[in-house]
Amino acid sequence: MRNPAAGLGFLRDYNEGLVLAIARGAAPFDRASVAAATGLTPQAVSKVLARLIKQGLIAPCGLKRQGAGKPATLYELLPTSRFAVGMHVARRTLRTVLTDLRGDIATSHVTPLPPDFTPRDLLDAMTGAVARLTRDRPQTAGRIAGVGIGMVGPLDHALGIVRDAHRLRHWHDVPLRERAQDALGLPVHLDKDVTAGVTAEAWRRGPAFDDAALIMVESGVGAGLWLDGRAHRGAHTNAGEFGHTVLQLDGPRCACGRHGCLEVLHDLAVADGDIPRAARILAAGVVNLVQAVDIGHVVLAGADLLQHHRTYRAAVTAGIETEVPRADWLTVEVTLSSLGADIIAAGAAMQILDASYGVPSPASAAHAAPVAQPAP
Amino acid sequence: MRNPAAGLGFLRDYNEGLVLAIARGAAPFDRASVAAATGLTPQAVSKVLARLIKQGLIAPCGLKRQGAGKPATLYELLPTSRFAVGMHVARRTLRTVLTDLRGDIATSHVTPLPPDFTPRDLLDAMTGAVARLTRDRPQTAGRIAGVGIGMVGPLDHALGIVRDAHRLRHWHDVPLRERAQDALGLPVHLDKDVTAGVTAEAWRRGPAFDDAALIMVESGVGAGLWLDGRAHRGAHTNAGEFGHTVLQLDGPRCACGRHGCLEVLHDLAVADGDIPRAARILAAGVVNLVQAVDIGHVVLAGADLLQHHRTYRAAVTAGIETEVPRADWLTVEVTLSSLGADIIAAGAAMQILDASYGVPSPASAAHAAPVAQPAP
DNA sequence: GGAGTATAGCAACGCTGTTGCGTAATAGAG
DNA sequence: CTCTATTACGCAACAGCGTTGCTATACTCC
Repeated sequence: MRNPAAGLGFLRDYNEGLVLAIARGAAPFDRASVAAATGLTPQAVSKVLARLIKQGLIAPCGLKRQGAGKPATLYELLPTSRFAVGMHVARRTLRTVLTDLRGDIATSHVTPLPPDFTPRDLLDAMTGAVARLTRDRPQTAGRIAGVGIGMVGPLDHALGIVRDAHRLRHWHDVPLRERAQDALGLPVHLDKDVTAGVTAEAWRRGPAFDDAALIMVESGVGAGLWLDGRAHRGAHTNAGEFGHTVLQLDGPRCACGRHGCLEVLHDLAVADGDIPRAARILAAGVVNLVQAVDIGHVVLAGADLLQHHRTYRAAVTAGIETEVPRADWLTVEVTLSSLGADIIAAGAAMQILDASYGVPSPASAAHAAPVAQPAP
Repeated sequence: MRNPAAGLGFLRDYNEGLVLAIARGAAPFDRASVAAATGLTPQAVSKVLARLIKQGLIAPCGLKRQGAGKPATLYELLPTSRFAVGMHVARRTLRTVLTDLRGDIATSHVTPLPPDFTPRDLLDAMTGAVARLTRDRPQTAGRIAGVGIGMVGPLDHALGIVRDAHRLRHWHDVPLRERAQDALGLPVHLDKDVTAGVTAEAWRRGPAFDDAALIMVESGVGAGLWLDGRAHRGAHTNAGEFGHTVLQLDGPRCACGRHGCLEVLHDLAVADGDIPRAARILAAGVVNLVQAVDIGHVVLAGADLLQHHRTYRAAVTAGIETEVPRADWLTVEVTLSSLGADIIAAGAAMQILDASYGVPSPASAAHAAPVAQPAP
């Protein structure tokens, strides 16, 4: 159903997500500030808070004295009331992280994958990783909301099918989400690595974080997009093939068939040992993206980039400052990924959190994942 | 307020928008099909339809016999129950169109603007155009939902301020929306021309139309983006500066300061009289956009493009078919603008319709424009 | 200790979509 | 023509959302 109707349940989930987003912020909060931020009446805030307390997601944590009158009750998120597992499927490794409700990483570890691994190999590694996790962390029992998987595309996020994982045989039209769901007994989300990565940034920055591009350089160049307050996946859930945008019409031929792709130019510069040139090429692509889509936040990530992060960051910042027509109202923030090598796996976990505890849209509410029951 | 709360009013408007979107489709419809398409219960559909009938937006139009049982009542949109005015502010002209609720153009005409016109000049032309419209079409009295204005950026859609209209003096930080609203006595929307244009396509194609790029070549090259079912304006409402994305890193210097922008390469080819080359350059940029953002529909528009529409369309189609890694699930539709030269003005009008009669999102519902009262 | 003030919650309410069920309108069988 | 099966559709009662009106509570200040 393309445009599902909204009922009272949507209202409840939406406003709960709104309040929970405020709770995810660093500081304890009181009812009045929630009412001011959301426009809900104080009475409605009370009801929402009562529901969240009942679910074990938040708890009172003190009083706030502010001159005359009864002191306001302060509330805080209980970050360990829910967890999510995130997995980053790379070419030779499976990285598994456990994050709490706030998006902080509780554990992170890497399992090797056999060369040219099959779906069966991957599922075995996944079940092993989850088994180890629940064994080492018994307090997560019954509190894991689901498992997110981030890997290279092309894949179909909506159907949970890997179309053709780049550079991997055995990976054509594999219904990975369904098979993982059966193997793990938990709700599973499947998404492109870069989209998962940008979700990590967005979830941690809170609901006011409206748009970002996660530029990732790691065996290929991709861009995860967060637009208008949600992940942008595109018409065929294939957005982010940023490395195969052309920067030099008469440039060298790329593996993808086009000439002068960002990726081929970038990789040639790297092969020459000329990292500054590689960085400038990437920067030119980022400026293109900023011009066409109007991005306010650029986040740099990926092993190959972070190795030379000063050079890349300087080049991107310089590119934006000198090449975008300047105006005081046109500001772009350039930062490094706050989670380093864990960002993809952590983002995959946060896609689970976002689906269950984020601010839903009417369309997403229809496919909402079932939520694990908390331990009583 | 960044993330406003949702109440019952949002629910009502959302579901009404959903049903109205079905009504906008060509054919008459019955209750059962609405229930199937939205997931609402038949009883809820009855209530929504009753509200829409009371507002004069739809009316029963017949019966549908289908074998046994009581025949179903058919309903249809009353296209002339509401109108919207759209204006396209170009460098020397003001184009004004009147559209009905379905998005069909009722009238269209062009007023010259003085060279290097001032805000006062423009407001005078606008009031004149609206006065002529209401005089010539008395049946629109009390049924005009508002006035949409599309013009070149940069401008701030949210604040309704023109930042710096390209190639126009007298246009720095002009609060055009507010001044037009005062002058015309109607709600006013201000947006970039390309964003207005893509809204025209989206409104006419219905709510299943999820994403599109309107590529416009007309004294500059821009792209209006419709992503995830709504207009994408970007972090600073400045998205669509597609003409200033670089396709040739060492190319000729562009007026914007960068080298090898799509626009400068394209315009040089046009100056050489080499339209096929110009079209191939544009196509390369479109493929970049498809790769990075994953667009499913490309719509070509703009006077300079439509003049050679066969060449441009062939080049863009060829570019997508040969340069995007092919797969049967990756399809991009390339079409010409269905409204020709009126597309920007018509789209500006449809932004008004979309705000009042479209499917709202919780965020947009908070700033919803006041709606003109229908004639009883 | 009393006055003033801000928080918090109970109870009633309005409005949404939902459910249960009765009524109307048709086609087809006898 | 009469009866039955079938489909459409609305009235009435209901559950659940945020809202409103009001009262109880707990603090500071005088």
